[in-house]
Amino acid sequence: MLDKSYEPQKNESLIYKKWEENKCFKPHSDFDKNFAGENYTIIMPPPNITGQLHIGHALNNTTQDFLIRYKRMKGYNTLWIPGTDHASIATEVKIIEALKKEGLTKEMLGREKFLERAWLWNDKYGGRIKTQLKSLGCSPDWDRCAFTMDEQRQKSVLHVFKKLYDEGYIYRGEKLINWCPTCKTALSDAEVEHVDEDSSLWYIRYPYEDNSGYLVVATTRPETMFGDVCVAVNPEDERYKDKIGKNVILPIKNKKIPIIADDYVEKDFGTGVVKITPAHDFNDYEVGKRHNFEPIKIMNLDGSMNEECGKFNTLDRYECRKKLVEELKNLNLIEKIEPYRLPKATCYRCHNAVEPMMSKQWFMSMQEMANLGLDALNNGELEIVPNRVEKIYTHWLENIKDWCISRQLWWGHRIPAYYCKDCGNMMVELTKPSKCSKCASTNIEQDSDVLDTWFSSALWPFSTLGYPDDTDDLKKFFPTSTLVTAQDIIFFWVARMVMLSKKIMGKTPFSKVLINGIVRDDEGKKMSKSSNNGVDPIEIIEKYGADSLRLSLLFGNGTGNDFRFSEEKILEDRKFINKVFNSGKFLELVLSQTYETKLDDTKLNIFDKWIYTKLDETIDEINKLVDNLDICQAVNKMYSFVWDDFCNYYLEFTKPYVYSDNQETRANACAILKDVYLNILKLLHPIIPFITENIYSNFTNEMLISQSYAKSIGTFETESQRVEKIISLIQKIRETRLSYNVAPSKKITLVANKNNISDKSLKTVEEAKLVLSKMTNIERVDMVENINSDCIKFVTELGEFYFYKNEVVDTEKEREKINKDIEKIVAEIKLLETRILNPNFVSRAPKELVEKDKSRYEFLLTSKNSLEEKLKELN
RNA sequence: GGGAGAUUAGCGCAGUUGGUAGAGUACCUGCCUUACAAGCAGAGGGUCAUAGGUUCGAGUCCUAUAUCUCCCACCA
Repeated sequence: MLDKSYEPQKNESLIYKKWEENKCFKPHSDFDKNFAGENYTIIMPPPNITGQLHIGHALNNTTQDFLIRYKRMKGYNTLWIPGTDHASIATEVKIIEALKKEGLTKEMLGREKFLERAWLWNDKYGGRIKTQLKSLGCSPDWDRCAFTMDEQRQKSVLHVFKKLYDEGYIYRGEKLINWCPTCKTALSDAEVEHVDEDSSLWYIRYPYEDNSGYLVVATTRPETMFGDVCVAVNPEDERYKDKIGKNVILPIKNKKIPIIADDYVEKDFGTGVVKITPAHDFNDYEVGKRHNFEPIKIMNLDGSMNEECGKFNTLDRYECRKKLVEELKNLNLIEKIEPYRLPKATCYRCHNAVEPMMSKQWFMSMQEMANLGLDALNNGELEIVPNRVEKIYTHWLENIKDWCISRQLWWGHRIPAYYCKDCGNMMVELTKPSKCSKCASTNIEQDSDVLDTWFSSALWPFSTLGYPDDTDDLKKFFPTSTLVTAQDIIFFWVARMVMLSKKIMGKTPFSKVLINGIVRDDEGKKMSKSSNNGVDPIEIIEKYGADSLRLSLLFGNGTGNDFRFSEEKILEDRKFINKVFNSGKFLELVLSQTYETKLDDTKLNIFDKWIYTKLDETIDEINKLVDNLDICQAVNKMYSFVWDDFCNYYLEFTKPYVYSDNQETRANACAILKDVYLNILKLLHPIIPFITENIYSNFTNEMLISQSYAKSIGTFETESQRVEKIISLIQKIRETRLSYNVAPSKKITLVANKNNISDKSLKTVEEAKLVLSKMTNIERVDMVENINSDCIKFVTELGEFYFYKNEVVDTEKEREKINKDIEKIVAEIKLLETRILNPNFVSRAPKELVEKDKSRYEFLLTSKNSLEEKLKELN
């Protein structure tokens, strides 16, 4: 028995348990090695263990679950691999915050104890994420759940690192890198965010060596002048042409530095003179390299100045700036200070300023990798939906620089490089060497750095399948099929997965990438932890059920478009689920009033044939739409099929049969109704799995999740068209009744002219009699020889029909109505005339279209004539 | 500075090869008709941001402009 009303909270967790117990989420091939279905694999973007999932994750995972459930029912050998990400820097920041509340720092704890904390953190939050995914109804294979730091994934990381190191793609060197003085670690370019900030442009006088005046330098960072190695001008700049090669005196330091020429300098900006500080600016680094200057480091890793800065030593860089500018002013070396807005580089995790610093780090050489990534797209091995995102991907790869992969953090994959403390030899090995390969010393220490968290993420498509081991999963499920993810991690993650999969596995890791839009709150702001407008999916699920949330996320949201989340939308969409539930109640009711019989497809009436035709069309369209990853439209199709075709029409059509006095008719009609309804449950299962499973179990002993997808008996063109005509007749009768203000409860007579109606139409009306009386309150259909003025006429696609005037009356209303109708028709006629009277249209437009317009035109003309006649009669 | 997206009914949105503007919700009218008032049946409501262009025909293609949003970026 179904519940009295739809109560999601009652059943969802029980249903989920049942699925899990019956191993419904596992690929068929786990049970049947010879399973013939094509493989369909999705790897879940592993959520960070930093906290809990938000609505954006819910959207992302609902989309994946939709695809997996759909493909599973379509007979594919489906595998969805879940997992979580250790999120090195993000998690470490969180743990440090938590420690701070206890009055602790990570140094006080020490590396080992700190890592213990981190693992505890993972237990807590990783676990919570899994619970959330389960509440949402996600159906990944939990037995294959992966964590970027678990044993197998550590193994993958070690192997890839060593392989790339051995092949020369990974190297160690001292270069200018982005350094976060707050997190005290190196960052990759992708981890730096630019925020516009109000600052100043300082014009500083650098005296010429020969005391012949000043050269004025404009800078946004005066404090870096201690690291200046030269000043640069554009070689074409007439103002300074004769100064090139001369020297200026670097103020305060009183150091002689040369004036050089470099194309990099823009004549029109500032004074056209740039101070060059290679150790603390990326452009300057390049300029310095071109002109063979040794970078001079002037800052410590905590952002304070070093001994190069004389009395400013140990001052924080911003403090130093203040004092330095003061001093320069006193020395009359500041020409002017202009307000200036500049993009400030900040850390994507702690949001504090990032400093370019010279540092010894590990890098991955990216040029060749980037080409692999670009090839994947250009060869058609990879498609990104929506396509416009492909440009973002391409642009990034085309401008890529070597990837700084080492981080001065503790939580992460420790770099497998070992140093001999005696001879300084470096070894990269899978396990710690027992002695130095050069001097045989046993005094060996591992590199203390860990890898960028995105290094392990980049291996996800094959690490989750068991790489480097030669596993069955890897052979069977790699490359995967569809990746569903968000736009903001295209660089961090998607591009790197493509590159490394191609490099390591020789294949593009997935053929399609579906990019979800951003989830916004009901005011249109991006949902994020920092703006504190995030919504916990669990809260919504507890209130409205997981199905309601899922439907709301998938319904009415264009592919890749941003999505505005609101509880109101859930309330609106939830009505659909209620509708599905209630139609199930109806089926239950009628089944209880008859004996059960098998579906006999020789006993289909025209209405049955119509609904099967509609079902067939719907399934076909959904198929195409899902293949194009247009889930929004697919859900739309399901929605209107279920609500409009099935609930509004078919259920009414079939009522005379399921309530028939003839027991056999009843039983047959019920069998058909049941079949159609169960197909609807199959259709909807990927969107709203819980309720459909719940209802399905009420009617069968099987589990819906494991059924094959909806399938129609077939398409019945002629019958279907006849029913379409009946529907338009019904609409016309309803409309006409209403326009004459006939009370809905009043039974009236439908009249047709024997001499003026085709046999076909007559037959159709005959078949529709029962339905018409039920749906339009027509008591009987009169066939008359002659129509007199006691009747009012209306035109339908089945021909002309009439009502008896004395049953509907009210001439004034009628006149109004007719005039209005004529107005409408005339407007449409005019529109059509602009086409069919246009020789260009007739000659150039497709023939079918011209024909269609012409016949429509004829129809409108006769309709208009008959209305005008009627009007005359009234007058 | 560069790039992308958005602009369609009061509201939040859909509209995939150019062919008479769509659903939901709200509002209005009438119905508690034995699945469902979280419902049913109807009605109204749109120069598809603006200006040009291509075309027999443009919400859809092209070119500008405006407003909003996002991404990228080292002009010191």
